[in-house]
Amino acid sequence: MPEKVTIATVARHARVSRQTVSNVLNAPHIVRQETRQRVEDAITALGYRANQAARQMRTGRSRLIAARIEPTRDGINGSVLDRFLHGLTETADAAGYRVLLYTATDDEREIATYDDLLGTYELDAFVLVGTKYGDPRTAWLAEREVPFVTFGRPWDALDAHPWVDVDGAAGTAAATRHLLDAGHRRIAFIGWPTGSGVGDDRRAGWRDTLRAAGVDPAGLHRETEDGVAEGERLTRDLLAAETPTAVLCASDSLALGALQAIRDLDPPVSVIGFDDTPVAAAIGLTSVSQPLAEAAARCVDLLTGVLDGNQTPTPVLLAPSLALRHTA
Amino acid sequence: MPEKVTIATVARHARVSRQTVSNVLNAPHIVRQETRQRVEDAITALGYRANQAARQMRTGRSRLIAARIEPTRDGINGSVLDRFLHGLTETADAAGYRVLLYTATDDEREIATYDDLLGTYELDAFVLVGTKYGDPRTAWLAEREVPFVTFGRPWDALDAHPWVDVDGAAGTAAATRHLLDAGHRRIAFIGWPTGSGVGDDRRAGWRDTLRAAGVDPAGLHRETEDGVAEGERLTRDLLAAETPTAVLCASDSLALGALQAIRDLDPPVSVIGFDDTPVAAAIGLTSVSQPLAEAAARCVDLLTGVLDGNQTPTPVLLAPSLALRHTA
DNA sequence: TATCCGAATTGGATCGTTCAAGACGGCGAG
DNA sequence: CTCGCCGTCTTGAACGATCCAATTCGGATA
Repeated sequence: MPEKVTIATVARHARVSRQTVSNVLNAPHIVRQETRQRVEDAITALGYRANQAARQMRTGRSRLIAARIEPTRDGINGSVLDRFLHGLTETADAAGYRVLLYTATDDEREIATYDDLLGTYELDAFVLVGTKYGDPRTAWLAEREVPFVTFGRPWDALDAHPWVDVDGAAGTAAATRHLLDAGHRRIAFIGWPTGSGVGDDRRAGWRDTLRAAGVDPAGLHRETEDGVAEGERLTRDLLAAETPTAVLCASDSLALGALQAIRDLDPPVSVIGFDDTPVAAAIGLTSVSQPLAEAAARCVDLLTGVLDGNQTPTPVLLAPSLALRHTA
Repeated sequence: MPEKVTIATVARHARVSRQTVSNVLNAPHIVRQETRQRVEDAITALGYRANQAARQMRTGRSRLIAARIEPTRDGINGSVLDRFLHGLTETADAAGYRVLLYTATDDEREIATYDDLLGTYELDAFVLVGTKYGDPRTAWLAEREVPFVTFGRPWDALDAHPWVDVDGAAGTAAATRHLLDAGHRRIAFIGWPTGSGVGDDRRAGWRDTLRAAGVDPAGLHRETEDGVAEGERLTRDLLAAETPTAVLCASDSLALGALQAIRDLDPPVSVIGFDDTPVAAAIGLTSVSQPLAEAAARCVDLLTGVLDGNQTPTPVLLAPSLALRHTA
């Protein structure tokens, strides 16, 4: 049974005091080069690792950040969260942080979970995915001065807290331009009901780009809750009323429905989705792709900025790209 | 600024010693009813929560379990992990544990991560998703007597360690019976190359069921790496050589390819996939569905069995179900 | 040679909890 | 009446790290 290696073991082995070992770890510059080397050798020789619990008790910092894993609503869009979480775990790891998962069924329970996590584990920060108008969660966290970042901008006030987001309007704009370049004029849009920040943003990119190209978008859009069946229904509706030659959708779910509706049409109708989910890749659907790994990385950057330094972090807006496949 | 509430604060408030408060939390039966009530009232009145770091330092237990989040290989199958992780987080939470994420690109790095996590965070247990013949990870963990459970049985020796798995053979058998009942006789199977435990298991369920029904499976199967394109290629190959009336696949990816291949055929060819991914749900693909939430729950059960009690846990094999949609 | 200075190092206290051992009062048995 | 035991509660120590104040040491200066 190998005895547990503590900071005292290292100190004895390197013939210095505990404090010197601690300094090598936390403030290397104040230790003489030669001494530091001896300590570092001892650390590797013994395989010493600082006990996080003991460190946390003294410093009050856990090097733990929490992220929510959702109940896989749609599932198609669940993969966005999945990829984001993977990126988050990877980048956080590189920065010396670990990701702790939690779930909650509603805002109230989520806030109770924050309270619990902060009380028992002394979490350093939270990463929230998705925000809405008047989000009670961000208000709660901000009030208690708990560090957090959101993936998704705060739609109420852009300077409310640090955030990272993907420019949805730029994504739909790029998709619309791509269709315009291919000769399309009657480009329809299927999105979500007005009032969701994300949905309105994506619609705006399409609308503004059409207008800039001299095309009147009036009548060429429909709104609905997300879902494959809804996408199919509204596409049939659009086809009958407006004869579009291309359909741009606010999500891959909607686009999948659109594909069912335009199947076997001649001449073919182009379809573009949003999120570049595995489904899109699998069936060859052109889709707007979010740089999720980078978004996660920037979230970690912002958090470490708040936690380690004391700089005021500036929001990050990332540009999506268009994953071209054979539906457009 | 509300002062930090520690066990001493509670003790003072309830006019007992620290240890008595600790006993109320950890061994309520040795505290007199009246005293216990007074302490519990103080706890709720003050909003006390035990500091996990301090507790961990004394007991050596962190109430943290680690799970790996993978780099979303296929993406389609990534959603299986996603749903499993959600279930794990939820059940672990109910049992008083939290889930910590980690990633690793290969077995060696994964083992290094175990070492790191155990050294710095003193993790209580690991949950591994997927195992293979001669898995070095399980060997490493077992050697050091680190508690762990795998989702996926150990293909070398079934009693090597606690595990939870879904009976893949039962799933493909049910799918095959469903097709037989519908009048099909020439039921083909597209699976993975021999040698993977999971793949061989799923193939066996199909083969044995056909034989039991008096159908010779010879020639009716193909093997390939996973992927939509491969599924399409092999289905075309099968259609040309063997004229099957139904195709059963080892994954939804393969089934998606099969659907592309059989499109527009008359009479239609039935297709069934495996995993019941969101893609299957979205496009109406009949698929074998794994009870992921339950699998996660049973993993937590096994772990708490090992951690809290000292019972020897027995492996769990769960039955999948068939999600009937319109492709079969 | 004595004094001083700052860099480097040391020992002790501390974070919040649980463990080990002991104190206290009441009760039944000898 | 005294002893020992049991149930109940209290006290001091320990977990492993960091913070703080004090001390050592080498070298430069007076």
